[in-house]
Amino acid sequence: MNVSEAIELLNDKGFKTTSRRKDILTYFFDADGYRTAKELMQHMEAIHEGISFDTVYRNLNIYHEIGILESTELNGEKLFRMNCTNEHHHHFICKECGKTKEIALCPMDDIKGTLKNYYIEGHKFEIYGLCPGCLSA
Amino acid sequence: MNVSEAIELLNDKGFKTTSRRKDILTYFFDADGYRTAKELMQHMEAIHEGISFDTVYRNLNIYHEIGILESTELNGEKLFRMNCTNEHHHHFICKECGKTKEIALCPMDDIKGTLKNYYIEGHKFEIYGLCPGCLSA
DNA sequence: TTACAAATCGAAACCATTACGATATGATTA
DNA sequence: TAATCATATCGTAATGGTTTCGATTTGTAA
Repeated sequence: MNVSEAIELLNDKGFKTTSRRKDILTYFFDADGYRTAKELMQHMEAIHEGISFDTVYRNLNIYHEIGILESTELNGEKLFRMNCTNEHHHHFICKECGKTKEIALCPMDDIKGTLKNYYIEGHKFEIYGLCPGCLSA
Repeated sequence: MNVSEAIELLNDKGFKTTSRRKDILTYFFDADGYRTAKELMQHMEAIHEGISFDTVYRNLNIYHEIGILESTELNGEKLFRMNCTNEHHHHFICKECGKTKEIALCPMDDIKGTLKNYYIEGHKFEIYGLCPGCLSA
């Protein structure tokens, strides 16, 4: 998803377009990987002096709710990235730079049969490590 | 792992055996599934009036470090359970009662080939939902 | 350009977890 | 068994990430 698609979705849902919202979207579009609220906050403080936690966290949650961002949780901290918008898939996540690599294979396909009588609400499959770039650096 | 095996391991590592430590182990042995620090705290307060956060969290971390407990993270909270001590495997986790079902299949076996040049540090695969017991209740 | 709902600010509150000085206790040794 | 001492625990304060709130500002529809 790119920035203008995200703004369009934001408007469709009845949210206003503000400079802070645009800058948050641009940040994640450029990031191309997972980022923490803290990292976003630091970036935003540089261009909007005095920006509040409220603004950052509220917008992260809105973006996640309406599908602009996807999120995961690592070491007690939430991470966000632009939504991939394509087929169901999983991610390798670089612990150094946050960049991701899509994993097309979903283990659920092979497992559903072994969970008869269970209600499956969701699943999480993620691989952590270092990407080739960070590995050579 | 049962309580006496856990106590033996604790002693081998040079830790002392206290009534609190034994009661924590018994709690997890009986629980047969994931529990939060809060749930443990509530249980412990009933049998050791005035028990401190320090005691609960410190022992959870010690138990996790030496492999008595395994842990995961859900909604910003850590969950702990007795270590299964057998082959590498994953879990279905019941969101209602915390009970788990082992999933023998590990998706990493099929995926390692697609991550040449990546350093793989770890992975997480978990399935969430309701177990048959909670489903019928 | 007005009007008003929605967004933002600044700061406090919240929740899970960690840390710390003082005291108590398990286990080793005499 | 009693003395010793490192370790465990208590009571409480601090921390880190996140959420919430009243007051003010700002998009946007009329």
